[in-house]
Amino acid sequence: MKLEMFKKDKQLSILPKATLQRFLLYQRILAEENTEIISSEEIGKKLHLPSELIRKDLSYLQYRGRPKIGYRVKLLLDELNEIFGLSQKMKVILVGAGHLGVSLVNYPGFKNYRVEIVALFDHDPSKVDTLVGPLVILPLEDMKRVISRFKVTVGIICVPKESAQAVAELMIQNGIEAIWNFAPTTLNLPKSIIVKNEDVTGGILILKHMINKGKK
Amino acid sequence: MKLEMFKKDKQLSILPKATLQRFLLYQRILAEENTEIISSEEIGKKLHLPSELIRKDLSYLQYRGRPKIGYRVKLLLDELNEIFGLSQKMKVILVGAGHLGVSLVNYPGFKNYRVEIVALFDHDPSKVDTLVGPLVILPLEDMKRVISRFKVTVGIICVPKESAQAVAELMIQNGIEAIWNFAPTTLNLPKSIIVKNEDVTGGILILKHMINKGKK
DNA sequence: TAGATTGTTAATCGATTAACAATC
DNA sequence: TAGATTGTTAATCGATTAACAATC
Repeated sequence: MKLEMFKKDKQLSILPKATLQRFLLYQRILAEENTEIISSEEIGKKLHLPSELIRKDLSYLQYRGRPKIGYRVKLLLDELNEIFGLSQKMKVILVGAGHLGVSLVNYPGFKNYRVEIVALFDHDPSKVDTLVGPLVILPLEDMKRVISRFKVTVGIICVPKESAQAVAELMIQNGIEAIWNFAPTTLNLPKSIIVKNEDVTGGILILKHMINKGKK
Repeated sequence: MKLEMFKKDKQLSILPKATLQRFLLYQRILAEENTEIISSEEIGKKLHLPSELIRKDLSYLQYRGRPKIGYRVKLLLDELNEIFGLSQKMKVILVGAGHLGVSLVNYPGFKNYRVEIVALFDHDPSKVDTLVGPLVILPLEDMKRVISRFKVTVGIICVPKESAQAVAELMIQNGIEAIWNFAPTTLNLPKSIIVKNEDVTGGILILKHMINKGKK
């Protein structure tokens, strides 16, 4: 009896990383779906994934599909949205007003994700006080004030790799608890800090490798 | 005898995906390393990975380290560079002159990767003929000419998801063989085309999930 | 009822970790 | 030689695929 409860508990809390990653894909296509019902076969077709895998993944959710019918798009989407915290607003700051930083500030999709970039910082005095979309670029000295004023918990790093570590440390000093890091470097931070690294440019090397391998 | 040869063959050709992904990280830190010798322990420290995993990964390479000594940085790096095709030039085109596209055009790291963006295209007539870094934005009609003129085999897609499929098809019609796709959508293309999807913005949802899970 | 689809359990495959032999 | 480090094989862990039962 005790053992079974433990097992159930475990099943609820353990979500395979690969599954979570695919949940992003499911969320994406379900958000665009305009039928009421969808089958695992249809989802698989859209994403080039086997339907068995879709069903296995979806079995980690509480909502169950109905045999012979399929899954109700809305209920599936609601639960995925909940997993990704789409019902809670999240305020973030961004450091580094280069092209990548600016492209993120202007990215319209964050609104749907309920992510709001409340301030944009840059080290370069010539950029400070200029406008990027709706934001004025601020100097790093203002970070502490902004973080406590807006209760920001997440920081985005879009600076060159040389300054990424220092920026991360500054963020943490000022109360940031999670970092979305676009600098191509491994940050050395306390284990309590959540870090998600986004390696944007390295992918072209994987592509180069795939091309060469294919040609052999 | 035959079986063993087959086995060896297999070992040479099969590189686990996870290992290839980490090879990117090894390449990155080795390129910045200025000592002559490095140990698996040191590599592991820099990347927060166990040294056993590093050694296992490196055992897929031809070059062997020396017990009690370590690995010669230069020889390791040479072989990783070879795997990622860093000795061959690759010409690519990019479609979509929004902020992300521009940030890629201006990214200085591609030079080291021996990747050259030879042309930048955009659908918007008001952008055509304007300058982005060293490039003039071209209309899509020029794509065919540019691809055959420069012998381009790779295309980068930085357009909104609505037009990504059409742009991909146009690229393929004009001779492109591999696509680096930054649009958050799954492209439907012939199996012969190599596609690498780069999901830049979805990562914030994974971060949101990690934050919520941690708080529970 | 028969057929279609979900959902679960078992089997397989792939990746990581552990143990330890090889060797400089 | 002793100690440190690589490299390989076996064990474990995690993810995917296969088989099939459940059910609408």
